[in-house]
Amino acid sequence: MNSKGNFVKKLRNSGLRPTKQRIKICEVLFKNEKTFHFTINELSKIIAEKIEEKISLATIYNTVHAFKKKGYLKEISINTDKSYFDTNTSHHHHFFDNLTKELTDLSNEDVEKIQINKSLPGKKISSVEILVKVENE
Amino acid sequence: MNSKGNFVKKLRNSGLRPTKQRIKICEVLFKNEKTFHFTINELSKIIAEKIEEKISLATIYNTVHAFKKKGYLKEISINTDKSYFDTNTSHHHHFFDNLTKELTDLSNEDVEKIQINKSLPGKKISSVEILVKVENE
DNA sequence: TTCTAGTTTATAATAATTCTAAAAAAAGTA
DNA sequence: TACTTTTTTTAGAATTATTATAAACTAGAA
Ligand SMILES: [Mn+2]
Ligand SMILES: [Mn+2]
Ligand SMILES: [Zn+2]
Ligand SMILES: [Zn+2]
Repeated sequence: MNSKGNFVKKLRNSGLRPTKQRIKICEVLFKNEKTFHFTINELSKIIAEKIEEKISLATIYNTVHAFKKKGYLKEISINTDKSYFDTNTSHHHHFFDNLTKELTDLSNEDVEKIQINKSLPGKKISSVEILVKVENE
Repeated sequence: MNSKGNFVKKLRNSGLRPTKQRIKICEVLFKNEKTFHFTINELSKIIAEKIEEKISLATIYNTVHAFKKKGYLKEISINTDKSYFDTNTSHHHHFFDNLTKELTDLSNEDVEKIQINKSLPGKKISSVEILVKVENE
């Protein structure tokens, strides 16, 4: 279903040239329908394992940021030393386990509608995200 | 109101020795009742300006983290290159302007009650925070 | 005052991220 | 296709935030 042809289309549609490296990264990110969260370092390790050729770290950074800009990836707001990205680009929220550093999706439906009764002059809301930190019971 | 004697008490109460440096940092953080958000670098600049003596960056890091652990400061979850801290330790939420990098408080009362209808096995919720990203209208 | 554990400091180390400039690849053109 | 132009990749350097180290210093107790 998500094969090379689709990746090329996906890239073309968003004005990105379908280079060999970008297609490889697409394979890792989008091949299976299950979405996941990752840091750049984790992604780089997965790529190193799954793909025969190596892709430079700079390219991984560049590509991930390009995908983010195009809306193919989301960046998750957590205050840690590294950035977390998400292949689930739908609007949703997160659990974060500070112990295991694990992120878990919290779907939009699992949260009652959020109503913000304040606004900032001259500004409009671009996103509203909940981060639920969890700890061991 | 918030004078040296109080800082010493505050520090003592939380098992921290009232050293010269920590009291100076307290002055910057807690002297005026108005709370604010800061990065370590901003804090370090404020200290350099307001206080005659210089305090090493390591001490600032250590002290801020000690205060955080003791609950005198909160760390805000935003994915940027630096950590944001908050002298407002009450439960509240934030607006974040990605352009100006400015954080603004969103009080608990400004947000309708958040109801999470999902839980993770063996985990309990330790905090629920909303980050509202804003952009120019 | 003396002793000791806790603290500060300068500095080095680490680690995430970005920058750079040259080489390689892709696209465009004829 | 063959040539030109544009974009991308790459290795490595640079930058920046943060943490670790280890020696000098200090607060507080005895
Ligand atoms: Mn931290
Ligand atoms: Mn980033
Ligand atoms: Zn997610
Ligand atoms: Zn705040």
